[in-house]
Amino acid sequence: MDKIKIVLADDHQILLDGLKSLFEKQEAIDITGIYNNGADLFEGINDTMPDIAIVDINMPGLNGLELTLKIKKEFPAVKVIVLSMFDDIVHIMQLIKAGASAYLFKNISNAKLLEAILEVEKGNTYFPAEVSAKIAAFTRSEKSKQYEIPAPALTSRELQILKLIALEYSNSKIADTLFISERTVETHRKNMLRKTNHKNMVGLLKYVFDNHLI
Amino acid sequence: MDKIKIVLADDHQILLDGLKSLFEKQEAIDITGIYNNGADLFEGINDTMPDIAIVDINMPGLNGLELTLKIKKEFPAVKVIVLSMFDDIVHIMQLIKAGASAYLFKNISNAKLLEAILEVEKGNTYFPAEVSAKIAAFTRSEKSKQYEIPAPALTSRELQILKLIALEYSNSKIADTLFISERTVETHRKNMLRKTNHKNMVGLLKYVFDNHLI
DNA sequence: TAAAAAATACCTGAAAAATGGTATTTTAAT
DNA sequence: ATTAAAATACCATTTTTCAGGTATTTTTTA
Repeated sequence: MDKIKIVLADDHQILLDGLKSLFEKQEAIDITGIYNNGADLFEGINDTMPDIAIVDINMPGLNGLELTLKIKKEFPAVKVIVLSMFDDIVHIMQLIKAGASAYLFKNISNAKLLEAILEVEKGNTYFPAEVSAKIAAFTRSEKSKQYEIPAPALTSRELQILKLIALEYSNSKIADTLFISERTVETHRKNMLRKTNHKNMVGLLKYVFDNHLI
Repeated sequence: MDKIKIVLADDHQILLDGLKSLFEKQEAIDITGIYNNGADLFEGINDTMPDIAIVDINMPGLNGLELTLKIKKEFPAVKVIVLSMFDDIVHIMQLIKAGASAYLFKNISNAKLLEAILEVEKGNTYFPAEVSAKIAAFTRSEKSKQYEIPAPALTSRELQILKLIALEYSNSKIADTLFISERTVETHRKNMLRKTNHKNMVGLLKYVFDNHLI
């Protein structure tokens, strides 16, 4: 049987070392590339020819989501396992949609990580209980509440205004800053609250921070 | 020469593995304990008799700050090296005040980690450039702006109310929830804004989220 | 080149939050 | 036992935000 060829990308050196020493003990696994960022992994992919790419979600430059999208577009046969420190549904859904085969938290045990690799290698997906629970809860709430916020759906102009609001700018100050009318700012505010189903900016900002959207 | 005795606490198994394999290669270092949380490390400290404790800042139960405070109170000879994913000044200052000898980000290289261990073992402190820069910038801004917010200084009651505000509770609803008067809620709000120097709750909440205070 | 989406702008009234006070009681620390 | 800090409460005024519209222009996408 061929060994499972794996490439790694993570900007945490210690964590890479941990993975390396774990996989070196495994007969069935062959590490063909280790990188500190997503761009390098992607560039090397023609040489490393991996079966599986294990990628951090939070890397400088090309991050885990962008990397996954590029990999699945150019090399759809390469499976992607995401290692994440974020447990929010927005990230989870984004990566699943991007084509990740597994979404694991970094506090996963070695045994489960190997389990995930074997599952993914077979062509299956692997989502630990915590992640499945989040997905299930999200699906339920979406159905029952008629929500439609998988994508945060904020436009770039809205995000721009949101950032100023977060900096404690009043509507009139925002209007002055962006050279638009105060009425327009009010409208953007209103639209953001409506489309994200929030009562006020404090709640919206919390949502945005919780989901690392800014 | 005696080996440097080190204990580790981190809830990320992969990272622990990385540290373990790194230290096992080092002649001068002896790992006397590995734990997945702070409480276990503290309990074992009489048996492990470490020179240095390397602790994660973000652990379930007893977190890095609490652990550091307890260690420095009960076993002041034990040096603490903090491994953190947070680069905010509030955490840095808190840990320094708690008596940590080094504050390192998790993307540190192996070489620098070993460097830090040797420095700390000698009784010195070790703060990488990024951290020093933050401390310096903070010190400067503090002096120039007459600010006095090193400690966020929010009381537990205030934090409790802040969390409800973040959940979009109105003052009257908070009052009902906590069985206090709406006036009291207003006062708490006012006090929080005053002591943190913010214009409104959106700004305060941003500060709180940025600094992982909730 | 239509059609859809985003950005612009105005209005009114209601609700909520912020400002700037004062003041008492309770709890924690010295 | 005293002090200091925290939690409680009230009030009047101003400012800001929210909710509910409608409507035009610009930009993007199919």
